[in-house]
Amino acid sequence: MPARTATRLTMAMADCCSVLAEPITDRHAVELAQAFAALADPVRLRLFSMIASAGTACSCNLIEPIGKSQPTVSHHTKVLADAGLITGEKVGRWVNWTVVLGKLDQLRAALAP
Amino acid sequence: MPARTATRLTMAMADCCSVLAEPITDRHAVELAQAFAALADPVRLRLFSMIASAGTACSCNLIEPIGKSQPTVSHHTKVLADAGLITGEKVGRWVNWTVVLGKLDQLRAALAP
DNA sequence: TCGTTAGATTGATAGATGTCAATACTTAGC
DNA sequence: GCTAAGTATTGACATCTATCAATCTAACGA
Repeated sequence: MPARTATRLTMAMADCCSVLAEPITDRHAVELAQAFAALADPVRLRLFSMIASAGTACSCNLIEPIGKSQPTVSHHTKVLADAGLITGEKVGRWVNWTVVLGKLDQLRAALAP
Repeated sequence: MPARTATRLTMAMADCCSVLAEPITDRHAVELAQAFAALADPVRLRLFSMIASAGTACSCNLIEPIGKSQPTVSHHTKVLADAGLITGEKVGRWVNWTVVLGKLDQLRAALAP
């Protein structure tokens, strides 16, 4: 579902590696900031961590432990997905969320010395 | 100047490593989110990148290339410093900013598989 | 087909945030 | 002490965001 956005960010971000090496471009800064913004919320970080450690998870299993309303969880999964950090596969009535490891690699690379 | 804040966050964050391994605690999520929030702005990312690649930089050398007002730059350096990502040493009339590599290590570790 | 369930969308609201002008603070040099 | 220069702080404003109630959509089961 967030395939286009994730792909676009992925390709655009591939033109650089570490933020520490040289001053990043304005475009790169905007893209990286969007990715970090997705991780800049405690609820999203917990959702992300729950999905990652579970390997896969549907939204219905996240609502109760996260302690937020269903629309709020849906909003946060959308933000994470738009940032390319998770991807959702709809199977039947529910959505299986999984983390996108490649995106994490990019973020780690951006912070690498 | 931001020594207390940085140290507190550093110690509290040391009680965990990767977000992917197991569901993170609420406290850990709040701390990590604060750190990522500091990187979730294009202007701050560019400031951070400029300081890092220069090794050290004073605010006076950041204002013109970043294209923002002096109070805005001061605000952003404060946010980065409060997050423990940079540290400032006042020498004479100006402040020398440098990146805190240990903080970056923590963030990379949090995103490590 | 109908009721149920999982998820998304919309609308509204309170709070956070980025920005700048104006001002205050601090230090160096005279 | 006075003035100038580098930073920090305050106040104001516009924008963004997290949240929930209500509603809508889609898919399964009886």
